[in-house]
Amino acid sequence: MRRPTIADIAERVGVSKGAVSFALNGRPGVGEATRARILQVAKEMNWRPHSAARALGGARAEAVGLVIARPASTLGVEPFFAQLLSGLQAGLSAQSVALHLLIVEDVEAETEVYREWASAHRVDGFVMVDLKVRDPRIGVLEELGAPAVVLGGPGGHGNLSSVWADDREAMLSVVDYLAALGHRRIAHVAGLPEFLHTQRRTRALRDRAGRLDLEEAVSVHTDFSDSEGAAATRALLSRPRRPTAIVYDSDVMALAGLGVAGEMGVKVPDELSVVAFDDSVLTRIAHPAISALSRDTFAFGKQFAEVMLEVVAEPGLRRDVKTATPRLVVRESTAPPRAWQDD
Amino acid sequence: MRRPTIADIAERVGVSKGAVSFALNGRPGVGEATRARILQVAKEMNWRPHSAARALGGARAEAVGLVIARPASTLGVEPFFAQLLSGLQAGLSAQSVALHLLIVEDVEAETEVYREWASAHRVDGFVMVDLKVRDPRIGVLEELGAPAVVLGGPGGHGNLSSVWADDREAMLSVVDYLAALGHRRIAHVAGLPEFLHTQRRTRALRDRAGRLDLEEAVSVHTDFSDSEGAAATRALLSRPRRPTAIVYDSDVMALAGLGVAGEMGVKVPDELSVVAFDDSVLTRIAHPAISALSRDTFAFGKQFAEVMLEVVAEPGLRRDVKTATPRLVVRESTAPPRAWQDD
DNA sequence: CTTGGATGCTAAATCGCTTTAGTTGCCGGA
DNA sequence: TCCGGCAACTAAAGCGATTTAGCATCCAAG
Repeated sequence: MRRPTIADIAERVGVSKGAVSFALNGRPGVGEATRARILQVAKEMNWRPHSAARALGGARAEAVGLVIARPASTLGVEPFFAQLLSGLQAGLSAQSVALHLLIVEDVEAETEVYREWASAHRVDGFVMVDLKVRDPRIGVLEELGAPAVVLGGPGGHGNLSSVWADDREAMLSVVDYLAALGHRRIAHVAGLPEFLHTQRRTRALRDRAGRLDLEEAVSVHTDFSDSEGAAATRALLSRPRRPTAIVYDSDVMALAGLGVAGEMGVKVPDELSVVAFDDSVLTRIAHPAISALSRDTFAFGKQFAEVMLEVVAEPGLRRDVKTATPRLVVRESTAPPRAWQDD
Repeated sequence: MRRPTIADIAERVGVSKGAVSFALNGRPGVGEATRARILQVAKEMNWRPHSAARALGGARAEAVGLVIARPASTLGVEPFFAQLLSGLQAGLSAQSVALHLLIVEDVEAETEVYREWASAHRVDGFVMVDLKVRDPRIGVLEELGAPAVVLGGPGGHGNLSSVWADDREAMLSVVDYLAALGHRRIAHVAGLPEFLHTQRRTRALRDRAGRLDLEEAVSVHTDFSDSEGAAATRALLSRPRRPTAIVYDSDVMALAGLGVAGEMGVKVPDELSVVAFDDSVLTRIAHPAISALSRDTFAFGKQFAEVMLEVVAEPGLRRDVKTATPRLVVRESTAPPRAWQDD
């Protein structure tokens, strides 16, 4: 037996398709008695709307799109991302909005998918992550006119809405903390230089280091992987005058760095202090536990979802939401440098 | 300027819509010259297919559905799930198939979503996780006739395809290992009793314990959360004759159990051996590192995706794929029980 | 010189639903 | 009594593609 359509219902009840459509969508145009009868028959026949047919008419897709240009494996590896995703889902599913997810090779493919999904009205809006410096996706999303919310900012997201945390402020607090402990050679194992948040953090470190007149404050770039995090750590610790503190742009890299320090016989926190951007179970159970910039990532995702839903509900709305600045949670991986100058 | 449709292209080229459709889909019915002209104009006009319109005609949705009846937070907390999801994505995105994801309250809502998505042809197939004993979703998916692949088995998945690992075999290997170390009181902090894999593991433990004539082999049930895992551990360790080894049904719970043991002054592995089902970075960096049943979850997800794509490509196909049995990786959390009988 | 079958194309139906423009019938007010 | 207006409903036109039936045209075989 074929899927019932409104035509079937109409025939059975003895009214027109239009009447059935009105009744099923709770809009005026049918009498109460007829409406009740239609609803009952629809239920009996086990009718369900055909979203494609609706979409053709321009209705909501009840889904938002998330396209990610990263190796798939990072999704499972990065607690931050996993947490974010679950928060996002939590917020969206409260309104029964699905997440349409696709992983692609690069940013070009990503924008192409934006065009496809937008023009096919497959999703009601887009979630954009990994905001880059002069990000080409911004222009595309603006041009498409589809509701979109950018993770990252402030700035760099054109006319699109965005949700962000203050990376600069967070980095400053870490540098101040380390400087107060007596550190004067601080290194920063950063992410990809094209990421806006990497740039903001790098700048913040440099600015504050200048003001505090620190001896050294380098940022080295990685691809966020644990292997590059480890390699960067190895290189930093092999320097003749090695840093006494390293700030990592993710918990995964901090953990890798901790491992390298152990291998090289560099004691944490006595000879090296370690701080991680992004907090998670990883930093908590590491040994020693890693001091980290912490925020409620799940809540962050949820908040993001709420902004997304608002923007979808009211196209043209532009929101620019600053969320709580990550707060430094001090654990066992940070301490005053052992030797005051040389090691 | 409106989105161009094939009608626009047809008009511009001076042919019929049908010809345009043929040309764009690479099927016979148009001459080479015309085809080339049409493709060129389509490109110029920046045309893209409207998936909703295609879907109305019964075409592929290029997406598979995943509906999860769990609290959203577990997605971010369980490394297994995160890894699985990323593997799944990796496999699907290789064919540009998106994942349509929704979290719901309970299994009833889940089946309702199956009905909606299936009848609206929103997705080409379903991924079903968390297989339960006498799972009501199986019947629904069979009835809907939509391609579906079940994570879990063997058995319990009706006529649907499935991908699974041998939980029984895995549990047996753990029990054998612990017994060989000299353990005679083994506890099992299990998951929800309605999960099929929980049942299989529980049975395996009981069976082998009987054959090995162990003194004790209890399974206690939890909801997989770290808090219930901790509570269960506390209860087990408070018994007058407490177990000398505990097998946890997840890495998250094992980690929680490790914490409880520490609090209670029970030394691991001297006074208590700990084994985790599911391996991840958590078990590796825990202190002591936790012996765990390990498998490549990312690869598992990828394999799952491949089966899914096969089943979608050839409806009616039924695949029942057994993947590699998780192998016990011995780390620091297991050792012979310190005192031979009492502690 | 005719016939048959490709080939290249068009016109129109179809998918399931929404929406607009009518149409009918009834009621109340002048 | 007649008209205006409203409520209830119908018919039909899209929405953007696919697909089928059919129509010329042309070429080759008989």
